[in-house]
Amino acid sequence: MIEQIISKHTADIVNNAFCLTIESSQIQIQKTLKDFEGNLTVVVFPFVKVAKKSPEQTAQFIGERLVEMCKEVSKFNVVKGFLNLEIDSNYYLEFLEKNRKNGRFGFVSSRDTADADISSVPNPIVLEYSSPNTNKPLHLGHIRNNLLGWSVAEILKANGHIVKKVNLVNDRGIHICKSMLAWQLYGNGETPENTGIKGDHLVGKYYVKFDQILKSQISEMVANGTDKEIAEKSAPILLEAQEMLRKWEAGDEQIRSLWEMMNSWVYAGFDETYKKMGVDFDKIYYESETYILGKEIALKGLSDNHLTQRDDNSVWADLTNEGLDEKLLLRKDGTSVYMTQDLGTAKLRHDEFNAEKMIYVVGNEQNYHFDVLKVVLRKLGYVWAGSISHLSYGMVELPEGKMKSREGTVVDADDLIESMIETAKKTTEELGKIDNFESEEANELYKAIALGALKYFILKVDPVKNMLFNPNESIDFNGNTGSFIQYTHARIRSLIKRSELENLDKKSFINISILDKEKQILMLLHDFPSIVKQAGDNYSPALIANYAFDLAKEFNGFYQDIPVLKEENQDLREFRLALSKFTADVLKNALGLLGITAPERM
RNA sequence: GGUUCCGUAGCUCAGCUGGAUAGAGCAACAGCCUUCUAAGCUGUGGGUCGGGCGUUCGAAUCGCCCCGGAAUCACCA
Repeated sequence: MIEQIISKHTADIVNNAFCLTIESSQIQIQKTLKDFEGNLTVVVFPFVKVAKKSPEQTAQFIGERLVEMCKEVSKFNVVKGFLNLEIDSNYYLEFLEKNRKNGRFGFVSSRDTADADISSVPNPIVLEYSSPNTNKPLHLGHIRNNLLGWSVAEILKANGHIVKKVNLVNDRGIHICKSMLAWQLYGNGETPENTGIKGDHLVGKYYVKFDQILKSQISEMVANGTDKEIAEKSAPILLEAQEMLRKWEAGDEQIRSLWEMMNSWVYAGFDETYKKMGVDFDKIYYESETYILGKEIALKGLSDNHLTQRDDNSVWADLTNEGLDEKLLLRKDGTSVYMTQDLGTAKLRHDEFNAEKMIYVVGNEQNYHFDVLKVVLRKLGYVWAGSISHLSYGMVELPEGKMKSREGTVVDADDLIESMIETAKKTTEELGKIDNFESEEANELYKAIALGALKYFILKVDPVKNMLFNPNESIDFNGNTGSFIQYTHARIRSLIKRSELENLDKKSFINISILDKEKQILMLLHDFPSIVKQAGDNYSPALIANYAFDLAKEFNGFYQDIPVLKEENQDLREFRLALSKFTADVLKNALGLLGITAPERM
């Protein structure tokens, strides 16, 4: 990497001249701002004091020596304490030579496990995402979760990790009983088959129905003089749902088979949505199978004196020394709570995969939960507690505020995807560029464009931030969008195809003089591996997304006016085609990390 | 009330391990379709980086204090 070469030389120069012991990693190097001449800039302010010279003189001094010592630096200029270096074109040309045939540029090469020592194979990273409830269909918030989870998994893989994607389905509890009960009472035997309604939507319909009935019962009770709070707790339909949950836990056969049937509808629906979004899992856990876990952990913690028991027999973790509150782990009747289950599933997962790291993609409303989870695990003596990280993401908000399922302001995932595809189709047809496509191919394209726009829209935003979605303004296909990057990629592919030079890769371009703008594109390409690394370290697909847009924009803006195919200098023409091809490959790789397909034509 | 997160152009967002004149897209305005593909390109206008104080040669970026907004503080999951 050019930055490392320069910082090493700079450190040598400075250390020799001023008797210092600066590490090369401490040298500040940045890209030169567009308005100045040069490609990279060394910030010399930090040495000014010891140099006992002005910033300009110090920079001049270092610059002169860098040009001498370092063949990659061809020229320099000084502005205040900024030493602007011009990097020799040959460096970038060589970089292009070396990498243009590497279809997986930016990705850590897959490990050769055949001859590798077994102990050198890394333990997997277990990444949990999605984790839906089975009582209603997925909405826009779930989309953010799913896309983030899937993309982060891809980014980690690109960085050489083995990743296991897991999903913990919340298939039991009062919420699904509500749907079951409402269906039992008002369903008239409706099924996905006889209604044509997608399974998760059908079950969701009865969840809404339950809520309506509950509300009307409550207001009726209040009208008859019952206190509102009491009514909310004792409405008949609610009591019935709670009774249903008790029966479920007791293993009542009828309830269990109803539960299985309705859950199976939901799973079929979810699978369809997952497939459409392009996400998948290596393993699915069901809470009905894991909700008992964790109890032994709590009991062991109690006997090891890490936990305390109160007079009513409930078991608590005292976290006040860690700045947190006390946390209940076992109720007085010995049953476990959410936290207890999560302790259990964490241990299960850690043991099962021998995980190096466990990442949970869960909304930021559970930040506190995960703080507690880690602290409790550490308190109980599990050294791997530190390997847990919570990939917390902000809510998707609507202009009116939070999405509320009860108020019907949720943006349904399936509806949104469908309408995106519809718009993509309409827009594409209007542009009329693909009239020669087979209908199958065209449909694939509409999907790729629609999903590309949606995924980019979601992923380009920093995960920690809440983001806004305005349903009235449909997601754009122009500007800073996935479609623009897809478009740029397709344009380049078409250019290459037109040139019929796909396989001309042996040529060396040394000694071609390249334009400054082309050098900027090369610098961006050059940065891709470190962007992938950074995105992995920060669990942030947003870094990749914004990078891909910058690259696409840079390329598109420049080559718009440069007739690549008409270039008369054959060497230059081939260089530009090679650069274009490399750019297309990197765009495709970047899009791939976001789960966005890069069509060859559009 | 305690804790955590967020606040950058009219709108949606980048930039944050301190560096030069804070950037994109949308929206507005003015141009550009014999070229690889106008889902595009070029240009113009638009900012007390929520406010204040501090650290520093230098602060959108770090620290403290305010002001706004969100989440959370359940024997719900």
